[in-house]
Parts: sequence; C-alpha cells; structure tokens
Amino acid sequence: MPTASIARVLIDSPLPQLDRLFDYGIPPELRDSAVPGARVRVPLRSAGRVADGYLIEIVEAGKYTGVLSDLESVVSPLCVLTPEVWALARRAADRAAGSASDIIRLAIPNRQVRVEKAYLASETNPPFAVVDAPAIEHYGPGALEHAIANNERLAVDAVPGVHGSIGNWAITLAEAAASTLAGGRSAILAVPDYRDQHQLETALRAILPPERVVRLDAKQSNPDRYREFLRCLDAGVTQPLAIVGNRSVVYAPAANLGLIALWDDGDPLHSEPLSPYVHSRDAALLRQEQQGCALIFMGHSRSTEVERLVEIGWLRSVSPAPLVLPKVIPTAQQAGTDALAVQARIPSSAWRAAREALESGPVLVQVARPGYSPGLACADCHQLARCERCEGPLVQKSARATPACAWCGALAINWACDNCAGTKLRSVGVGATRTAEELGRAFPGVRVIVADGERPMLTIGTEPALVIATRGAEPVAESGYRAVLLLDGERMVARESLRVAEDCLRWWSNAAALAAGGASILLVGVGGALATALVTWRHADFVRAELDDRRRLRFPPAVRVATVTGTPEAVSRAVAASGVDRADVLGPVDIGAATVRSILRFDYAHGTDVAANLRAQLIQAATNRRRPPAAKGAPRAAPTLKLRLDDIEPFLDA
DNA sequence: AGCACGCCGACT
DNA sequence: GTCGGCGTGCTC
Repeated sequence: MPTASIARVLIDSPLPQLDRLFDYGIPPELRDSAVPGARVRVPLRSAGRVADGYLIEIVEAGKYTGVLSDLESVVSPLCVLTPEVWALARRAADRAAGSASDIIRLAIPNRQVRVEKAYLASETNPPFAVVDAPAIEHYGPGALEHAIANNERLAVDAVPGVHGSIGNWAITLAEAAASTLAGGRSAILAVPDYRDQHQLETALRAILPPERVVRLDAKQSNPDRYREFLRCLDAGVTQPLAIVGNRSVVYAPAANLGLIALWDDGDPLHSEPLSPYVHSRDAALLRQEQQGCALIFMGHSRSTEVERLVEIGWLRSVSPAPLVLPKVIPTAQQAGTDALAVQARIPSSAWRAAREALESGPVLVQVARPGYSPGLACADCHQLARCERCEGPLVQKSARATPACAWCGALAINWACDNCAGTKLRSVGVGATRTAEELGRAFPGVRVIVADGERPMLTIGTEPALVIATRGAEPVAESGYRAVLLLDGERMVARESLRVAEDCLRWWSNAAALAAGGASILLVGVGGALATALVTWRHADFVRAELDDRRRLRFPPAVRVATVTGTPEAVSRAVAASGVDRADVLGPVDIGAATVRSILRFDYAHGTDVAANLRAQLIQAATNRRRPPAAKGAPRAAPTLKLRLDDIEPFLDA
C-alpha cells in the first residue's frame, strides 16, 4: 500500500503572503507527470479558482494538518524550475525581502506550447563536437584555466584594446568559457547590453562549435527565447554549454555549472528594474556560493562593490601580465590658437593629434549627450525652457529642427517663456550632432559618423573617419581607433551622483580600450585624481579611495540599505521591527500623498535578519489592510508599505 | 488579488 | 423573521 505523497507547490503570485509552499494531494492520474520543477495548476481557497505554480518537491508527510486539495493539473511534465535555480531564487528573494516567484519570472521564460512540443518530439541530440579550448592569453600560462578549474572567485582587469572587431575582453571571456566547457562544465556569461553581447557571441562562435553556444536575452522573440531556454535544460547533465545573455542569464538553468562571468558589473544595465530589484552581481555571488563554481567579474574599470569584495578577501584580484597600459594624455580645456580648433571647442593639441591620426584610420570622439542642443533656455532671462504640456525639458535634435520636449516629444511651436514671456531660445550645452557638425568644419573632407542611442552602430572599418559617439554607444573600430578624444569630461564629472567618479572612469576606460595599441587617448578638461587614475590605469587605487569615502559616510556599498516607503504608521512600525539601530535610520521624510520614506543602513552581517524582519512587516501590512477610508472612485490607494533593498537612488544627490 | 465568512439595517 | 451590506481575513 503506497503512502499518499504530497506535492509542495510555489504559487506564481507577487503577493508576499503567498510566497511560501502550499501542500496538495496528487491524484492518481497525475502521478507520472507530477515531477519536481514542473509547471502545475492548483486550486486556491475555493473550487473553480486556480493558480499557476511550480511543483517544488514531493514529500511523504507535510506539516500542514488541514484537509488537502488535489493538484488541478500538470501543465507540462518538463522540469523547468531546476533545484539549483529554485534554491537561488529563494535565497535571492530572501536577501532582497522579495518574492521567489518574482525571481522565477526572470529565470523562466513564458511557455510556448509549439516550441515545447517540438522540443519534446526531437529527442535525438546530434552528437556534439569535442571542445578544444585555446589557451587564455595575457594572464600568464594556465593561470586563469587553473583558477576556473579550482572554482576560484576573481576580479579580473580586462586587457584594453581590440583584436579585429572584437574587444580583447570578449576574447578572454570566450576563452575562459571554452576552458570551462573543455573541463566538462557549463559557463554562464552575463553582459550589460546587446552590443557587448554581440562581441562576446562573435568571440565564442569563433572558438566553440555553434551548438555549444546558447543565447538568452530580452531582445529575442518569446519562441526563440523559450527554445534556447529548453536547450539549457540539458546543459551540464549531458552536454556543457556556454550560455550568454543579459542580466537575467545569471538565473539560467545549468546544473553542472563551472563558471559564472560578469562583464562590466558597474554598468547600470546589470541592475534589475523589476521587484525585488536583485542586481545580477548579487545573484551571481549567491549562485557561486550555492553551486561552488568559478566566478569572474571582469571590467576595464572596477566598481566599488567589487573592490569591497576584493578587500574582504572574497575575490582575488587578477591583472594581465605584463600590464597593458593605454596611452592617456590629460589635456586642459583651453581652446587652442588654431581658428578651426577654437570653432570645434577642442584644445589645439587634441586637434593636432586627431588630424594626424586621421591620416591612418578612424578617430573616436566621445561626447556626453546626444542631439544637437541637449538643452534650451530663454534667450532673454536664461530660464530653462520647458514643455508647455508636461514640463519636460526642451531639446533640439538637429540644427534646423523644431525644438521638442525630451519627455513627451511634443513640438514647441509657439513657445513663450513662462517667466518673462520671451519667445527666443538659446541653446545650452552641445550635443553629439552639433559636435559632429563643428568637427566636420574643423576637419574638412573627413567622413563624420554619429553613433548614439538613436543611431546605433556596432562596428566600423579601418578607413579614416571621425566617429562622434555618446558615452556607451561607441562602435568598435576594426584594429582599433588611431586616436580617442574624450571631450565632455567636465560635464560628465559635474553630474550629481554618488557614482559619478566610478561612472566617469568606466565610460572613459571603455572608450580608451577601443584604441589601437600606442594610439593617443586625450582626456580633455579633467584633472585631479580621476585623470590620474585614467592616466596610470590604476583603477583599483582610485576605487579603493572612493570606497574609503563611502565607509566614512556609511554609504553603500560600504553598508547595505533598505528603503521603506508607505503610510507613516506602517513605516514606523516596520522600522521599529527591523532590528536596525536607531542611529542608522534616516528619515522618515514626507514624500507627499500621505506617504513617508525611511532609509535604514545596516552591515552586511545583519542583512539576513533585517530582510526577514522587514519582510514579515510587509506581509502583515498586506494582510491587515486597514486602510484609511478609501474614497469612492479615487485612484487606487498607495500600498501601506513598500520595501526596496540596496537601492542607491536616494543617495544619488547626497 | 479574489472570495468567503460574518455581524448589523430595510424588506416581503 | 430574512436578504444583503461590504469590513476582515485566508488561501494547502
């Protein structure tokens, strides 16, 4: 007589009070298909109401003593939520005081029935070619291979420069992945955007058989994404794969995981905008801890978060040997004597360097902002011009374009200043398009290319050209740029943000890394420690000082933070129950609509407790929804309590 | 979120 | 006497 088994199910719901396992009976007809990891449908509260969920485990005796309902159905017997990913989702959600199902939604793409049927029908896996890993260059013979095989955790300084149309960094990561695969294990490679993805994928396909490379990213169509996801499900069990994608790829299913690598973890695209806002860096750290694989954070610059991990000994810092130093030349922002250079607002030394370099190939000019006039103001009273409809700032996209709102796009046709009623506009600041126009005049006869968010460009050839690119949108030049001009440094540094220094160093370093060997990189108008850091290419020294400052101020990432928002009563209750010392509570401050916000600061060692305490408060607030009398027809009242952990936004203008 | 349970005002 | 209001609380 077999004992009646119990299925423990995670309901797919963002409600905090449902974020736990529910026990269900397994009807005889579902005995075979009800496997852990399968998508299931279960009744909830009353018959007729069904919820989607994942079967987590099958146990002989549950803790629940009430009468059990039965599973309603098994959507498909495929184990889409692997034990490793479930453990990771649970842990990541707990750490961020969020719901596991919100993480799982990032980890598992929507089901595509046709794709799944095709996958189940074609069980014959073609024999995979043997992986033959090339040596990982630039870091000493066998050094990285050895570290990967030993599951080490590394902060790796990338090798600046390009090879063909691919950054050296991408080649190193591809080689690291190949080495992992040759050792019989899978590798997960996470990059911030599709441009990096394209480079890394190209590098991977150059050294790995095509069936070994899997792509998972947000730009894919749903069927494509699901098809690639299903390919991963076998990974590590049968055939190791290199899985490359954007931030969510850190949750890809790979049981036999040998390496997780993140490229440029300081890029804001690695930070997840959906609740519970878990940064891919943190997810990677948790996963490494759980699965014991190797971990690599690689970049041309270093984030304060990675520096902290190096300092506490969690990561080992690795640099190329011998060091490869780009030739950075700081240049004062004084206009030269040359009329053409003055017109193009670049110092004459930079102008000369560019002119010389243009004889042998392309020159990169990095600017801060896109468009023609990134800001417009009243010509009479100098007040910033704003959209009459939505109060957004007005911008001009080209020299002859009608000024328009940067937010809603409305054309400002009969604009009048709301301060002095003036009707004439003057431009504030210079955008990429205008820079291109000016440089075009300063370098007659040279081809000028503009690359920004609206005119994306992945690569360019070796012919001479002036490439004007906004930061982060720089195309890769085959064989590297002959010179790089970093023009709007002053403006970038002037931005108010906790991360300015880190960000600037990252933008400049990534652009500098696109230079050909020996090519000059001119940093215009920036001095001090930042310029020194770029010139000496000693990013670690700079970021160490930066982290010291954060420690002194008790700012992240020296400490962890929790932002608690909601009704004054709920916030004060949550803060009191958080276990955080009173001295480390900032606020509450009124943020309007009967809502306040407090910020808690706490040490990493207390993270688990604080997150659990706050989470308990969130569940209570969601359960006892004793709201102030909701006015009829009024817009839905704000939730009584909202949580967000490790959000640096409130510190941005600190 | 939904949806049932529960304890007070107008109704055949 | 009962039908139903939506405040309160739970979901295996």
